Amino acid sequence: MAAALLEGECKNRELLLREWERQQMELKEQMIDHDTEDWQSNEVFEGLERIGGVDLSYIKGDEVNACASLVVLSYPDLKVIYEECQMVCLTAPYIPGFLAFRETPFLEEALRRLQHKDPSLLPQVIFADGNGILHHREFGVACHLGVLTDLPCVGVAKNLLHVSGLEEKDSLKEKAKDLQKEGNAFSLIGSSGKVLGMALKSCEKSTKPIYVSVGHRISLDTALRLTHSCCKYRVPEPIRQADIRSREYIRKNVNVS
DNA sequence: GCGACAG
DNA sequence: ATCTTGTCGC
Repeated sequence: MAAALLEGECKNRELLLREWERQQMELKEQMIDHDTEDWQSNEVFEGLERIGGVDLSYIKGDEVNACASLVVLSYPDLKVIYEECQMVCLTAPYIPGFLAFRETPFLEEALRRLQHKDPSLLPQVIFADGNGILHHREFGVACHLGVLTDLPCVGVAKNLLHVSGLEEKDSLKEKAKDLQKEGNAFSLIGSSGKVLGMALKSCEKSTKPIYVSVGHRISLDTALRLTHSCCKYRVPEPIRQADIRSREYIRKNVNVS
């Protein structure tokens, strides 16, 4: 009896993952992996004025509540010109390869709220905390959010997601040691030989690289240059500010219980 | 078979 | 992701 229930649970989970994979492949048809905006083609991103950053912060041992944040920074100043934090109820667990199903709904909602409140503040490109095509099926959270909003989107992960076909972890660690100067980077190549992303030494101080990949409506080259130009510290400022603000929001509004 | 695995 | 202060170093 219990065994049958467990078996059923596993089967349901398996079916859910297959369904999620199907959705990823379907949305992927709309993904654009090259530059589509005028500001992307010039060396200093002339015409780019607003960059968005999104993030979710979690609560220790709370599987339901979290805080979703959206910030918009001016460019090239990188000053916060819009900020919103919103408590949300999580519906999906974290499963590597399916992060978008856990976070994207709330990020999309935040962008739609901004669109409604003040369209003139909508970002021209979004930085997402996680990967773009550096992903098992080449459709990570940055692609997912990009396609749903149809905004240019860059994926930046602080840790490497192990995708089959990628080089061994040790080999990549060796290459990371060779990154001498900020801006130095090396390609992350998938099994097909395709470049899925870049490991970037984002600022002079950092030892550990960040992993940049295409989300939507941007080329890898542009994504890398833009990411580098947004780094005062290791993590690009839009993501860093979203992270700081959502964590602070939780600290002030949840911990007081 | 076991371990690894964005947030 | 989160639990966590100080501390060693440029």
